[in-house]
Order: sequence, then structure tokens, then C-alpha cells
Amino acid sequence: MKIATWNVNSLKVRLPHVLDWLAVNQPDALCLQETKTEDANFPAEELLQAGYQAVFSGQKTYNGVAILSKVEAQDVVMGIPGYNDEQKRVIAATIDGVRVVCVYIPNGQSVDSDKYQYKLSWLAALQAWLREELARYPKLALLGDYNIAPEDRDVYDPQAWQGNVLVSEPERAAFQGLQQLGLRDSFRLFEQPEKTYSWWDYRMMAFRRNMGLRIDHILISQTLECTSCTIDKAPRKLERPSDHTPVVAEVAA
DNA sequence: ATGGCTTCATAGTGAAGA
Repeated sequence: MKIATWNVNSLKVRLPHVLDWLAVNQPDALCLQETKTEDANFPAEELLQAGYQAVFSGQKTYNGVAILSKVEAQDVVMGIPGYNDEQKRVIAATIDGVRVVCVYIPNGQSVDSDKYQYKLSWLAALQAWLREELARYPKLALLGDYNIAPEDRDVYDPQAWQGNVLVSEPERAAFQGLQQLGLRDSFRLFEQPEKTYSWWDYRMMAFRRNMGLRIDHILISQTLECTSCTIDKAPRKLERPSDHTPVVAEVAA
């Protein structure tokens, strides 16, 4: 079973890229973040014609998540149960017997901002919920834009970024907290090329200079076998790309 | 380079992203 995650930075703008990518890669499930699309405007028909069903939780302008799948998604949950949040950042569903949890973790803006505190409280709520979710669904994958680069090797210039939002110790501790639930960073289960990232700033010719961060991840529970994980840079080279690029993993269904 | 893009809401610029 092939599963993937992609922050598309507006599904409306990126729909042609998404349709092309689905046609070429044929994932069983694709998690999207930053759809920036209200549910009434979700392009369900176009995706269905491409062979994909969709469940989604969106809002105007910001955030918004979706799971596309070849077979029907079951037991859909939106948001973190019991955590009051206006922002549409979570959708979970069971697909082919695998619990697929799609997250758009808050950015945090800067370590001295209210948004950073929101990010840390959000991460604590996520971890508490996932502990229960894992008990109910042992075969679980947590995919999405984490807005956390777990280690210095996931950062193009660790010194310049030291202490910054996306790499700060409390954020990395929260990432490790998820790992302590038994979730494994699928990317690091395999040998990988150095300086592999999933996001590059639109400015500074950052992609061409490979000034990137690895902040999009697929975490896999211990009872779910994982046979590969790769980052597909190809969509980042297209005209008018998302600033993120897909992460793909193969798991045993 | 404390923002050099990009998107969205808007009808000027401003917020937000990471």
C-alpha cells in the first residue's frame, strides 16, 4: 500500500499538479494540507474522475486538510477530539485497514509569539489523542506537514536556524514525544541521500540552491510494516509549484 | 538580507506562511 503526504498551498491553484501526480504515482492514499478551500468548493468531482474519493475538512483562506483514496475512507474523524480548535488541521480515516491520520501542525511563526504557544499546546493535545488512537488502531500512519525539522541534518544551515521556530528544542521534544508512542520516522528507516528536504522557500532561489528543510513526515506505528520512504522532488520543479513536495511511503496493508 | 515569493482577501495593501 502506497501512502503519501503533500502540502499543496492551495488546492485550487495546485489541482493540475495533484491530478498529474496521482496519475503518475497511483498512491492508495494521499494526505493534503493547506487546501485553503471551503468544503462547498472542494474539487471532489475532478478527483473522482481521476479515480480518487475524498474526505476533507476545509475553511476559507487558511489551513484545510483532505485524504484522497482509491477505496472508501471509513470512520472519519475531523479535528482532535476534545480539543477546541477553529482551525481545520486534522482529518483521520481508515483506508484498507490502515488508520491514516492527516495533520497540518501549526507553524508557530516565531518562538516568542502566541502562535508558538498554540503550536506547543496543539502538539500536546495531538500526542494525548494519538495514544488513544493507537490503542484502538494499532496499524496507524501519521502523515503531514509537521512544521518541525527533527534534527540538524534536516536543516540546510543548522547554525543559522538554531533556536528558531521549526527547529527549537520544545518542538523537537514534541516530535520525539510522538516517536515515544511507538511511531517511527519512516524516512530514517532507510538509507537516504544527504541534504534531502521537503520544503524550500519561494524566495532567494532557495530550491535551486537546495536551501531547504525536512518538515513533512510520515510516522509509522510499530505493527505496520514499512518497506520504503522517499521524498519526490519532481513537483517542486514545475511551473507555479507548491513550496512543499510530496513524501511517499510503502506500507504493508 | 527580520525578507528577497506566493496565496488569499480585497480593490490598497496586508496577513501569513516557514
